[in-house]
Amino acid sequence: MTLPHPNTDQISLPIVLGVLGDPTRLAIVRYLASKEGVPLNCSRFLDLGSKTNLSYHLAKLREAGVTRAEVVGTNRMITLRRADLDARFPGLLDSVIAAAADDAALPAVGGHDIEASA
Amino acid sequence: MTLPHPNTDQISLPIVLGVLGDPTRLAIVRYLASKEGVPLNCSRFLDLGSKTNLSYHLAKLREAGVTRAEVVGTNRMITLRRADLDARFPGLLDSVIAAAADDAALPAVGGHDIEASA
DNA sequence: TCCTTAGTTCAAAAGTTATTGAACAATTGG
DNA sequence: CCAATTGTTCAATAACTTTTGAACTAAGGA
Repeated sequence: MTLPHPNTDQISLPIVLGVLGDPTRLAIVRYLASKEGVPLNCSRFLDLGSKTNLSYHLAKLREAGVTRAEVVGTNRMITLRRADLDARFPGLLDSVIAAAADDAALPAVGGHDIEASA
Repeated sequence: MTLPHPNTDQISLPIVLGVLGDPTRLAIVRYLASKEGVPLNCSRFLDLGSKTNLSYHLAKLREAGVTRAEVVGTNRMITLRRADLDARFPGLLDSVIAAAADDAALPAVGGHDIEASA
């Protein structure tokens, strides 16, 4: 029940760039970066598209090596593969995230934060 | 006889990333970076595809704001828009070029250097 | 067990991008 | 003017990508 991920040395520059060249996926990466450390499940991104469509985009990100998906019960916990990307393409992720942070044209992941239920 | 270019603030992150997510275009950018300052005409890239196909890829790069094409006689002199890209997306181009420099999977622009004819 | 929640898979449709060749335009040199 | 050089445009096709809905799987809770 583990999903396929490329290992670090298999991550390809054109594939990563191509995958990030999509507003939906860039919005996902931007949101993941803003919540770094916190593992988020897929339904967090439902603002960005249908369940099916997100499954598609999240698979693209995972197959490119940009994210990692860990199966936890019926959930897939999604994290950015920051260390791997930094090792393979130093500075790339940082500059992409910094640029994406200011990009008003990107769709936003809404703020239905459940956190702090105490 | 000037070709259309976006101005700096019109350059879009997802479009730039998408355009760079293609091995042919990444190879063009890598080569331009390696010859920075030297304006190169389109036929420099003929190793990477047919004349028509290069016209297509070079137009994509230009329309995305990655390159500038200046008309000089029957030539289009192509340069990287490094200052504009650095202003808009600090660090992005550097990290892409550094990563592309080591990428053996990218096609190469051959070495038919004419230079130093003196 | 049955129901719900979370997400995937499949096939179809729609849309986009890449590649090709033939025809075209513009400039330069003879 | 004529021919060569440089690159574009156009239309066709091929190849991919995105989006959709319906059907499905797998785990967890009542």
